[in-house]
Amino acid sequence: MASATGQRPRGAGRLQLHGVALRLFAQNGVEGTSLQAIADEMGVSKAAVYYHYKTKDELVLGVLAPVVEALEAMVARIRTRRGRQARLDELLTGVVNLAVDYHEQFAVMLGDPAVGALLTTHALTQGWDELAHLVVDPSDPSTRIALSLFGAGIVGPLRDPELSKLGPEVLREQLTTLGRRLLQIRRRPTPA
Amino acid sequence: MASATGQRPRGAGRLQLHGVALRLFAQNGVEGTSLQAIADEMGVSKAAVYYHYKTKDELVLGVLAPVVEALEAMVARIRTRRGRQARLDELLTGVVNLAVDYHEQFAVMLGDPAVGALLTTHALTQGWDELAHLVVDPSDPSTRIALSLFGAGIVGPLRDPELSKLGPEVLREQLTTLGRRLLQIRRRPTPA
DNA sequence: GTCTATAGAACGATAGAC
DNA sequence: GTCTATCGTTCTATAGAC
Repeated sequence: MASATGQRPRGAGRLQLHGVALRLFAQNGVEGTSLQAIADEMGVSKAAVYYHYKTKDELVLGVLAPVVEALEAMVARIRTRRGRQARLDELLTGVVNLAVDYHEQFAVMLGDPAVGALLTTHALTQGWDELAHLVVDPSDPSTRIALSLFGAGIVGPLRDPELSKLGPEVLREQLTTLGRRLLQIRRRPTPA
Repeated sequence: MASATGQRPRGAGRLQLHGVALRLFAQNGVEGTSLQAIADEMGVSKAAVYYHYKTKDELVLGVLAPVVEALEAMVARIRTRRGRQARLDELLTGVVNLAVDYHEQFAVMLGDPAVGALLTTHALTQGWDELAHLVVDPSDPSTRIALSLFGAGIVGPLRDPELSKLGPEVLREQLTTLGRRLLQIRRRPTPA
């Protein structure tokens, strides 16, 4: 694990690569997944994987790029909101939608220690603490704890195979309800 | 990663070993922590570590043994309770206490994919699904989702350095409150 | 875009001296 | 209980042919 410039791949087989790599990363962790294992799963050689990405770090960032971009877009959307309650509501629905739509990427990004080390230089990591202070009252540890609990816990039900069988619509609704209950948000504010 | 018989170490330096290994496991993951790194951190050689444990797998299980035993004791305690509500309440307070008292072990055990692979043979893993059906109504996905969310999320605030500064008593109380809110438990039932 | 072959480093684990 | 030295394997990554 060294540097990572975020260069994007050029081929079309990159979609299959992203899919296979993401599945293995989510299952065995980033450090527990060798490029050899990815290549074997794809039925190609290790060198073929290196054609798409120069290093393993860049592969990881490439796989996670969609959710990172979506997360940045969400943060930007929150900044346009005025008032903590409106921001908190936007954060809640945004996180739920992201977690449901990208639940494997989400789990790898939040849960894998190797990814944390990779993203320390990334702008997103610095913006996270700032976001927390933007959304909840710093002198209110209770809400901060609730938010932290929700953010870390949301991947739990999505990982459970029996629960994820309920489908994205049900999970979206249930997680939103649980989030509102946890953060004590009564209703959605008037949009924009 | 192969077999693991759970042999306990014989020395006194094992406490320091457990401490150092646990800290590195929590920080960089199990697969991201080499025995060389542990040895360096302790100021000894790699072979000195192998004196305490024959394999890395056994070291991991040795480090996690206290929380695994505490978890098994908690499960046994839940079985003695009658009625879902009483069991759910026992589970809530038990998990909160375990997570606060063993928060690093808890995070490693639940979050690290390598540990999951190690514990598949363990009796605890099989008992978990049974426990879920014992505590919540199988036809009530909402509570199951809430429980899964809480179990996965509880390590979030405990990992946050700014939140863990609040101290174990505050965290215990806050997490219990949030758990009751999430699971909609009104009050503690009469004990035993 | 994929292959074979391989370099170079790090890993888990062992042997044997002290 | 700790050391040095080493074995065999696996890993990331590269070179060069097709």
